[in-house]
Amino acid sequence: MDRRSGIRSLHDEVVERVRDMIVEGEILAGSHVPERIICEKLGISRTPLREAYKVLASEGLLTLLPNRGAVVTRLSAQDVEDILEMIAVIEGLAAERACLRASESEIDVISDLHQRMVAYYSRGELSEYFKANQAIHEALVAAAGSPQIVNTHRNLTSRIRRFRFAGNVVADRWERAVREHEAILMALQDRDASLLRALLRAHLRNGWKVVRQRNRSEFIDPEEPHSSAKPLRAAFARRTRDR
Amino acid sequence: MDRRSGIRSLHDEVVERVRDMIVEGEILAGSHVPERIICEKLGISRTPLREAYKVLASEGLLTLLPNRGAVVTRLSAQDVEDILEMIAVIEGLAAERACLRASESEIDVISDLHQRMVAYYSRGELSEYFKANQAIHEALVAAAGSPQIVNTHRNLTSRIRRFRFAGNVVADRWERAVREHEAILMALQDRDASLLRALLRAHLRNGWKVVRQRNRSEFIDPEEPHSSAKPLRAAFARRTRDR
DNA sequence: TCCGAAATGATTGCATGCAATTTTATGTCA
DNA sequence: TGACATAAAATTGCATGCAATCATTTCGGA
Repeated sequence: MDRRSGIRSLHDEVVERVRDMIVEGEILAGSHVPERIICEKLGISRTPLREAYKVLASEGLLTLLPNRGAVVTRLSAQDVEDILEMIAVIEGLAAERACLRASESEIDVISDLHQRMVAYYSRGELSEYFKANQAIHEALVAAAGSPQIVNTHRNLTSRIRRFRFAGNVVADRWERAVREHEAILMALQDRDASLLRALLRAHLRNGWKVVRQRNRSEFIDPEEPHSSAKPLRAAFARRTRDR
Repeated sequence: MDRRSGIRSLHDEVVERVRDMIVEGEILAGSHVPERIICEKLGISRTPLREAYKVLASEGLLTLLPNRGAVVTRLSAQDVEDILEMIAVIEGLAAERACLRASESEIDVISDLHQRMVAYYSRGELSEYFKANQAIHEALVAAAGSPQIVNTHRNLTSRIRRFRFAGNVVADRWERAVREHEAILMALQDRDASLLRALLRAHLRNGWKVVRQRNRSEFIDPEEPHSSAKPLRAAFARRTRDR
C-alpha cells in the first residue's frame, strides 16, 4: 500500500510479478497456480508467495480454494461490465473533483501526457501508447487529490487490465479512442465536470465493445461461474506429463 | 473470498478477528500492532497472522511499514468523506440495477428487514438496529445481482465501519435515519432509480455529519499523515548518520 | 470391463528457526 | 547533564519442516 518509501520487501515484489503474469496472460484465466511452480520460477520460498497470493485474492485476481490452491479468477462478461461500470462512476467522481480543485499545472501535465500518447499513436507504437493511455487515466484520477479514490480506482482497473492489454485494439477503435481522449482533455481544460463524466463513461463503454467482441471465448457463463473439477485434473495431468 | 464453502481456514478466521478488533476500536487507529501481541491473544503462530495482515493492508485497514511492522491506518476526515462519496456512487449504481432487475421477492426481503429495523428502533435496541441497518444496505446492493459490486461495496464500507459503530448515534439523528430509510424503501418499491440514488446519497451525507462532529479528535490532519514522531525520529537519526 | 475403496503421491496449512533490520538500553566523552 | 556511538534486545522477513488434506493411482470384487 504505502509506496512512498523506496524500500521494497520481497513479498511486495512478488505481488507485482505475479500480478503482471496474470495481467499479461502468462498464466491463463481459470488455470490452477500451484505454489511450487511460481516459487521455482521466481526463485523464492513459499512464505512470501503465499502472502502475495492472499493480497492478489483480496484484489480479486486469484480465487483461493481452501486446501486446494489458487486459480486465476475467471470473470463473466457481466463481471467485466460491472467492473467497468464501477470504474466509470469512480472516474466520474474523480472528474468532478478534478474539475473543482486541480491546479493548472496538473492539467498541463495531463495535457503533456496526451500529446505524448498521440505521438505514440501516429508512430504506431502500441505498447508505449497503452502505457501513456493508462498514465492519463491515472493522472486524471490523481488530479482529484484523493489517495482513497486512487487506491480504489487502481484496484478496479487491475482486475480487468488483462482484457485491455495489447492485441485488443483494432485500427478503427484505436483512432476513435484517440479522438475520445482529445475530447476528454478539452472537457478537463474547460473544467466541465458533467461533460467530462459523460465522455469518460462513453470512452469506457466503447472500449468494452471491442474487448467483448474479441475475447468472447475467454468469458465464462455467469450461471456456471466455477471451473469444474475437470480442468483442474486436466491441468494437473498435463503438468506431470511434461516433466 | 469464496464464502460458499463452509470450510474456513485459519487465516480467514484471523482476518475477520483482527478486522473486528480494528472496527470495534479494540485496537486504536494509529497504534502499532506487533505480531507477537496478536499471535498470543489469538493463540496462533505468526504465519497465518502475517497473511492476514497482508489482506487487511490491501483492504486499507492496516498500513505496513517494511521491517517496522503494522499500524492501524489513520484516516483524515477528507479520507472518510472520499470513501463515503465512493460508497454513494457505488450504491447509486447498485440502486439503478436493483430497480431494473430485482425481483419482487428480493424487494420484499428488504422490506421485511426494514420492518425489523424499525422495531429495533422503537424498542431502543441500538446494537440490533445497527445490524439490521447494515443488512439493508447490503441487501440493497446485493439486489443489483453483481458479486463484483457487492465485493467492492463491502471493501469500502469495511474501511470506515469503525466510525459508524455504536455510540455514534444521537436520538435526533436516529429518528431521521429511520425516516430516510423509509423513503429509500419506498423509492425501491416504486423502482424509481434516480430518486433512490439521491436518497441514498443524502442518507450517507447526513450520517457523516454526525460522525464528523463526534469523532473530530480521531481524524488526523491530512497534511501530516503519519502517526507518532518518536519511533520515526530514532530511525531518521540512524539513517542520516549512516550516509 | 466397470465400479468403489485403500494406498500412494503431491500440495496446501501452519509452526518454528535463523538471519537481517530496527528499536531500546548502555556506556563514553564533552 | 546531554549528545553521540556502541551494545543488547526485540521485531520483522524469509526459509524450512511436518502434519493435514486433496488428487491420483492401484487393487479387489462384481
